Amino acid sequence: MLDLNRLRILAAVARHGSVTAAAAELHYSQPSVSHHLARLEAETGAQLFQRAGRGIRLTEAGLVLAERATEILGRVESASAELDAHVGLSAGRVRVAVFGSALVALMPEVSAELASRHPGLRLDLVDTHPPEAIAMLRAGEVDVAVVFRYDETEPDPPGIRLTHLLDDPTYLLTTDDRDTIGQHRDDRWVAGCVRCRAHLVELCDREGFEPEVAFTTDDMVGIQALVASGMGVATIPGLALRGHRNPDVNAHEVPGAPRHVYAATYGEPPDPPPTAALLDVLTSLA
Amino acid sequence: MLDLNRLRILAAVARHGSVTAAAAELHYSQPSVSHHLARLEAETGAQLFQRAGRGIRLTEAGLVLAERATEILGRVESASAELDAHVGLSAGRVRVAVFGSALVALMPEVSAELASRHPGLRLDLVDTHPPEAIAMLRAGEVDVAVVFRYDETEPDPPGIRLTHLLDDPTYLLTTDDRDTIGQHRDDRWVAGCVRCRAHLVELCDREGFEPEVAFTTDDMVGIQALVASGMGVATIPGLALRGHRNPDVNAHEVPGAPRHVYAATYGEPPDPPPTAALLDVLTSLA
DNA sequence: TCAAAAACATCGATAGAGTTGATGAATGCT
DNA sequence: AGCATTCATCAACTCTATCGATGTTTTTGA
Repeated sequence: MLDLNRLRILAAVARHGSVTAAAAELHYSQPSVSHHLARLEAETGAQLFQRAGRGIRLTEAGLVLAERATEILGRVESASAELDAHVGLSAGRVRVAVFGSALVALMPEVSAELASRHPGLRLDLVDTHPPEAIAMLRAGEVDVAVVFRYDETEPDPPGIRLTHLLDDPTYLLTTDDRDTIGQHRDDRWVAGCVRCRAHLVELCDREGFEPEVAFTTDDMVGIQALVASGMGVATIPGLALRGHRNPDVNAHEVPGAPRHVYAATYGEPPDPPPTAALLDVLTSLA
Repeated sequence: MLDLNRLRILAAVARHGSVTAAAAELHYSQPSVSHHLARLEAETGAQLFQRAGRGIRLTEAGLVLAERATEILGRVESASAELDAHVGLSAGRVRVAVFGSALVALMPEVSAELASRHPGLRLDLVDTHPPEAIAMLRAGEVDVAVVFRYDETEPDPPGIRLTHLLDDPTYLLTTDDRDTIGQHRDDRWVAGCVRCRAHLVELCDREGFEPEVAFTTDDMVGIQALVASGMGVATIPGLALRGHRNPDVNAHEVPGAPRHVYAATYGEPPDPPPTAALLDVLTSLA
């Protein structure tokens, strides 16, 4: 395999038509350049040079190789520059899996902030529930997963690093002024996704009753509409209210029942620069 | 400056997604590959990898660089192949400066033979008198000069290597049967180029007279036509008669007055392969 | 739950390549 | 003829690359 250094030396010799001049340009000693040329000839098995008078002259083969060498060196140079752009975060990409309500409530400003801090850094988003988000993280399909859990004491998923972003309060949605869960033990309930439903059941359990769930839907706008129409009451995360707030329902914060939101990453620290940049923005905005 | 070996290793790791597999493909030990990757990261200053589970994963920057590396390696490969083609003489070029009569008498078969031995090897010809041919050789404008001299004892031009090709007999052109120069001491003469004219003068001097030169022309066809028309007699090189032979003139060989024809090369041996190939053909055909 | 296997990083030793300064040979200019 | 320039060769030193052995972490299988 050819050596880039030798090709660079060859190109310099071809440019200057002289070993000494090439050595001066590359800050090498003259014998070093001479040696490299000899090695290059031996390695390629081709005759590249010929002594002519007190100088040397490139053969046809030498000229051809020098030309190719110049092209190749240019490519290497440009690859190097491209890489520098990535280091400086003026290029690159972060792929993020986010759960629905955080997507609408958080990501617009995150995206704007990221774009202003690092123009050229691309942000790809996927709307995914936490378990699938973690799976995608493991599979390398995303770099960051924004996930939540209600129970802070449950163990971190193995191999995953969690960065706490915010505690999202839970709100009770009603059409009247009864602002605690216990006051609605005899009402019908509207529940959200599997995890939110499990959370609801646990909250009710604290008050000593089991809720009668009349409707189940993932759609946060739908939940509010159902409550507004008098179909029942519901609990809903605060982030969901940031995205859409139905004026016909009353929202009362349920104390001591926050949803914990995290940014999850996979792989050993340090994080790749694009990932680290996104985490910075997430923690500063949350 | 990036190192080709490291880029090749990076590309292999990107292909296999594993250090161990890449090491196996490249016939390296695993620690060696690991070390190279670490050096590559340090040299570029970019984070290219991240440990993930029991394997490693390339970052965005690493993937980009691996892609560029593949392109670059392809270029190097193709340059290497191109060079091999030159070594095998299936490509390349020989530039030759030839004097007129050798051009028409010798070069057609030389060209054909060269093409059959080395298809793809290009032959460029320039019609030049010997002094200019030598100058072009020195200047690197041609690789070989086909030249002649009458006086074998004159020193070789400095720095030039001469390979003897053939001795070209001189012929006396007349319209009658007087077949020696001495018999034409009172006739008028037609002379060729400067060197041929000097040679003619010397031949006559051996016979003890100075020729009366009535016409001078470089054109070998013209010389024969002038002689045929009775304007005078002439001496002409054998090679010139090979190219064109006027049926109305008689040609008598002048013994002991051959023109010596050489292939001249410049620079230290060994000659570049294309040059050597042409010399082979020249010596075998002459 | 525990043990074995797999994958990568680190360490120490050795062989090889690269670099330099000095010297020699050949060429071209004055 | 003498001198300056240019490139090749040589010997010595420094640095890098490579390998095998070892340690650490993760994953898989019993």
